[in-house]
Formats: sequence, structure tokens, C-alpha cells
Amino acid sequence: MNARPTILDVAKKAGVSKSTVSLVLQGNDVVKETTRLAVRKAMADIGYVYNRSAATLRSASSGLIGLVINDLRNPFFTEFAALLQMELARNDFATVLANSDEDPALQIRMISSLVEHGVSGFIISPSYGDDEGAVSVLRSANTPTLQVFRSLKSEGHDIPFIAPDYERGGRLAAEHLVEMGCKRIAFLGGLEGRPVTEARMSGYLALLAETGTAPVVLTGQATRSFGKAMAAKLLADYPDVDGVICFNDLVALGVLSACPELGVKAGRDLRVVGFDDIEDCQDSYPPLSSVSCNIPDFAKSAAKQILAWVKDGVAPQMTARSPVQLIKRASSGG
Amino acid sequence: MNARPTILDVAKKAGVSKSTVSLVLQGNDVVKETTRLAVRKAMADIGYVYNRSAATLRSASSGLIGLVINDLRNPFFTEFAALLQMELARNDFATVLANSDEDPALQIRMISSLVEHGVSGFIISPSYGDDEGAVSVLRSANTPTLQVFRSLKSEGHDIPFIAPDYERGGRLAAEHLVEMGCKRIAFLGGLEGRPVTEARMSGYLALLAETGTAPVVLTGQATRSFGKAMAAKLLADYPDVDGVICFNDLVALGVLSACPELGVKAGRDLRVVGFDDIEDCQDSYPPLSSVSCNIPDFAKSAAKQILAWVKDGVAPQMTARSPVQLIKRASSGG
DNA sequence: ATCCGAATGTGGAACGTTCCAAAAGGCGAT
DNA sequence: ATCGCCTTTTGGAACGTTCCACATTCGGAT
Repeated sequence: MNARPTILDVAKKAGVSKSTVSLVLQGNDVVKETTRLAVRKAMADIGYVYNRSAATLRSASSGLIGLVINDLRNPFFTEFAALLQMELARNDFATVLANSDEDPALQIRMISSLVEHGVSGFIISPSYGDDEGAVSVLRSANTPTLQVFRSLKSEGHDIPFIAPDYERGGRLAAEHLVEMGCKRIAFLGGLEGRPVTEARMSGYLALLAETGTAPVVLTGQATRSFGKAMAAKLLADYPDVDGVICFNDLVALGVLSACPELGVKAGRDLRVVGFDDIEDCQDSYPPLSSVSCNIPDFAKSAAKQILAWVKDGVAPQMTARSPVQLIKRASSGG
Repeated sequence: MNARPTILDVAKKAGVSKSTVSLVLQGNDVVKETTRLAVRKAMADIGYVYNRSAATLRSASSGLIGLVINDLRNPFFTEFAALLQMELARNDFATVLANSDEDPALQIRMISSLVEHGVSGFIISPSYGDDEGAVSVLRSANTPTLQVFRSLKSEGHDIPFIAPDYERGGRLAAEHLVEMGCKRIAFLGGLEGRPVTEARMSGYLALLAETGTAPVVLTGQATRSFGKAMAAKLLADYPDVDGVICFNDLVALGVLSACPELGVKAGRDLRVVGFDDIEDCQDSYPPLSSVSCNIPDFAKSAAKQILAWVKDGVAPQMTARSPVQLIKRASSGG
């Protein structure tokens, strides 16, 4: 008695064939207005719910986008995930979430599971590490895939990649601190040798080279606690440092929270700039200057591109850089 | 040439029937070891991938859990979502994410979409507002559903609900501040009249009543900026306030970041306690005391309960409170 | 009245699994 | 050899859609 109604029941109720009901369901406009209405009413009356599994089986499009993120606990990625999900939902696609937790083996399992579920497309911010396996699974899945923020390092894949223009961001931050009168500017945080770290740093290094200042670089992690711990070390080792560009906002916020104990006034004695412009920047003390990657636009654009690919077969260009923007706040004395 | 292999292809390759392949896929132990191995090998050889849509259609279990969250941008919920996803993945369930963004209409759409996708279970932290519709959709979907953190307010639903023991948390925080010698303790933040706010506050009120102190309550929002803005107002209106219990960590962190400008030393002049113990608490200045809801355990327990229900039909008890714990850090002078 | 093209509607046959009832195989006891 | 019983395997019928090629209906133009 509790079996869910199917389109057949709807068809019977509305006095049409199941094919017609199917057409209505797909919003096909060959059906006459009055018929459409009758069908819609019948659906409402008997409490019909669409069975996507059946549709997926037949039509090979699931309405599911798989989102694989390397570290979901990082607010930057979270914000992206939340915005992306909303944008996809607006286009009637659901988001299947997977956190690879920076573990390549887990990443493979996550991707495989999503493939089984028949996701129509992937958005992936890959884990660092051995990604041979991930590349091969993705390749054989033959599903539209867009890399964001980071790129799989394995050679020979042809997966489009979009990311903010990190290098330019690094340069903007350095320019700003120079303009504010900083004499010695350090770069703090980020995992050594990783492309994102390299890119952010290289903008900074390029500008310092142009102005003839010697760089101070202290890489390591990308967390608040790293920032907090390393601020002390940085100032001890290089007492003349009066400006610091942090790999990301978490590091920068860590630095800010270390300042009071170090007897340093952030924004005056030490000018701090972060990266990502997460929401917290506005409410820290002092408010944190940061290179904004404009996550809302970025998420919207990622959604648009993957959907164009999935729905209309339009693959995005192989690699693109989205614009960044320096948001000046009190932490850099701006 | 590029069609995905099906179990039929596997069967042919392995020289068995499709039924046998299906049994292997389901890990059924009636098949002989040697056969199982042969089948597994055939699958690997021809690059078979499981088609869950087909399985779902036939068997009515999708291996999907729908997670509906009222505000995914709040780090507290994010952390929960990330941990829950990982725990579900460990049990071979994928997580479909939906942010209702505190919008009841959107919430209904999200739930409906998840129902269409055939999720086997729901975990939902409902939006505030008119939730009649959500309740009725959930009821007619007839899918195991577990409410977390908040409960749908509409009467007459019978959806199990688990949440941390907020009331006890409020009491613990108040007790602690009293012990630390605070004479006037305020409660700050949280949306007026909402059950979560009420619960956290009532623990605080109960303890103040016992000690015969007059409460100071200033509700409103649950954000950093609210905390930052209201700290000033609180101290202006009630100069004798020397302790404050915040609705959540965001509010508390806002208060902390306002302190320097107000010329108040947090942890000495003003003792602050937050709620939720999000990761940021450890790295703020000063580190924030907070009532921990133990999100990792909570997430694990939520996963366990929904899976028990989905897989074995064991419904959880109607309502349960999980333990909370006060984490003492410098912001309360502890 | 009759015809014609456009607009609408339709009945199978897929899609790739799982489930079921029943067949086949294996093996020790008669 | 035959039987019975347990283990293992199997063919066909679902599951609820979409897709396709083909009907049917409609409304002028002849």
C-alpha cells in the first residue's frame, strides 16, 4: 500500500500515456499546455516523486556533481564548497561531497565512489602526493572534470584547471607593503615546494628583486598555530622585519594573535597581509588586509564551466587564472 | 567502443552467469572462493565499474546520505559536515550536501531534490522559520531521518533528535566564571527565542538564580561582527560586567577582537567563555575558553545512528543529549 | 468532403542491476 | 548405482525511467 507512485500511475490518473508524463517531467514543450497542467495536477494529487535513479539508468545523466576537496576543514575551501553547492542547486544539480583529507589513497577511493554513483561531472581540488591513481581513475571515468585551486601533478593528463592568479596576488601584497614604507618584508607559511606556495611566493620575490630588497622566507605549514608559533621565531631571527606576507589568512591570523604577547603592534610595528580574504579577516584585531580571490565569483564561474561542459559538451579552456584583488585593512596600516 | 562494461561482460569474461557476478559484488559468501577470485580478476581486467543507479533502481538503497545544513559557512557546521562525511565514507556511504542557508523555502527544495536522488537517509540541521513544508516532505518520503543540533518546530512530527546538552553547557560556563571570581556575568548573542539560545541561556540563568546574581542578557545575532559590535555596548551599558558567556565562539571571538580597542584586557578585566569549541579557539588571543560539544564524537555518533537505522532498521531513541565539556583557556583567566 | 503538414501523443524496447525460485553439482551413506 | 542433502550457480522477471519510431489529431487549404 505504501509503494511510491510511478509515472505510470500518474499517466493513468491523468488519462495520458507514460511517455507524455515523461515529456512533461523533462519540460519538453511539445506537450500542449492543457495536458501539461492535467499531468502536473495528477502528480500533485497522488503525491508522485521523481525517481532519478531510474532516469539516470536510462539516460546516463545523474544530475549529480562530485566535489572532491583536499581539506574541507579549511574555511577557505568550505566557503567555496558552500557557494558552489548553492550555485549548482540553482541549476538543479546536487552536490556530492568528498573530503580527501590530503590523503592520495583516500582521494582515489572518493573519486571511485563518486564514479560509481554516476556523477555527471567533477570539481576537484586535489590532494598533494602521489596522484597517478587519481588521474587514471578520472581518465577512465571519462567524465567532465575541472580542477580548481590546485592541479594534479602527474604528467600527461588533460584536465582543465582554474585558479586565482596567485602570483599577481603575491606581487600586489608586496607592492602594498613597500608603499606603506616597509623596509624588510618576509613571506611566511605554506608548504615548501608546493605549486600554490611557489606561485604566491614568486610574485613577492619578483617585486622584492625589482626593488632590490633581500627576501626573508619561512615556509612550513598553513595553519593558525604555525602562524602564531612562527611569528615569534621570525621576529627573533630577523628583528628588522616590519612587514609580513602570509601564505594564507590562517597563518596571518595566527601572526596577529601572537602580536600582543610579543609586544608588537600589528599594523604599525609589523604590517601583515594575508591571502584568501576569508570572512574572519573583517573581524580580527586588527582587521586583516588580504589578497582576495573573490570566492563567490570563483565558485560561480566554476559552476558555470562544469555545467556548460556537462550539459552542452563545452569544455573549458585548459588553464585559466581568475583575477585577485588586494583588500586593504588596518593590519597593514592601510 | 567506449561503452562501459556491465556485469554481463564480466560474467562472459569470467565464464559465469551475471547472477554470480552480482553475488560477488554484494560480498555474498555463498560463492566459492575460486569463483570469487575469477570474477574479481575479470572485473579488473576489463575495467568494470559498478553502476549504482541500476542497483538503486532495483534494490531501493542508494548508498547516499543526504546532509542538510542550515548554514554551511559557519565553521561549526562545516567541521561537523566534514567529519560526518568521512565517517560515512568509511562505511561506504556517500554524502550529498545541501545548504539550506537558513531559508525554509530553499530547505524544502533541497530536501525534495535529495528525495528524488533516492538518499537512503537524512541528517538535517533545520533552518529556523516555517517548517511545515519540510516536515510534510520528510514524512511522505518515509526515509530514516535524524535531526541534529536543532529540531523542526512543527508539531506532530516524530523525527529523532540529538543535540549536545546545551543547557548543561551554559551552566558549566557560568559556574566556571563564578569560581573565577566574576561578580557580574552577562550572556551575549544568539537569536532571540530560538530553542538553542534558550537552552544555552537557561543553564546560565539557572546558575545565576542559585547564586542570587542578576543576569544581563543581550541577544541578537551569532556572528563575529555582532560580538565585536556588542562588546562595546555591553560594557558601556553595564560597566560592572566582568564576565561574559557568549552564545557561540564566533560571538566570543568578536568580543576578544574588540577588547584591545576598548582598553580591556580579556582574561583579566573581562573573562570570556564561548560555546562550541571550534578549532580557532586555540589560536585566538587570548586562547578562548569554550564549552566543547565534542564535534568529532558527535559526528561519529550521528553517522552510527543513521547507518544503523538505514541498514538494520534500528531507529534511534526520540531524543538524546550528548555530553558537553568546558575547556578552560586564558580568555577566562583559567 | 478531402488532403496535408504540423503539432501532439503513444507503445514497446532499452538501461544494468538485484531478487527469486529453481537447477546443477558434490559427496557421503545406503 | 541411487538417494538425499547441502553448497553453488543460474536464467528470467522485475525496478521506473527515457528514447525512438510511429500513430493520431488538428486546422486550414483545396
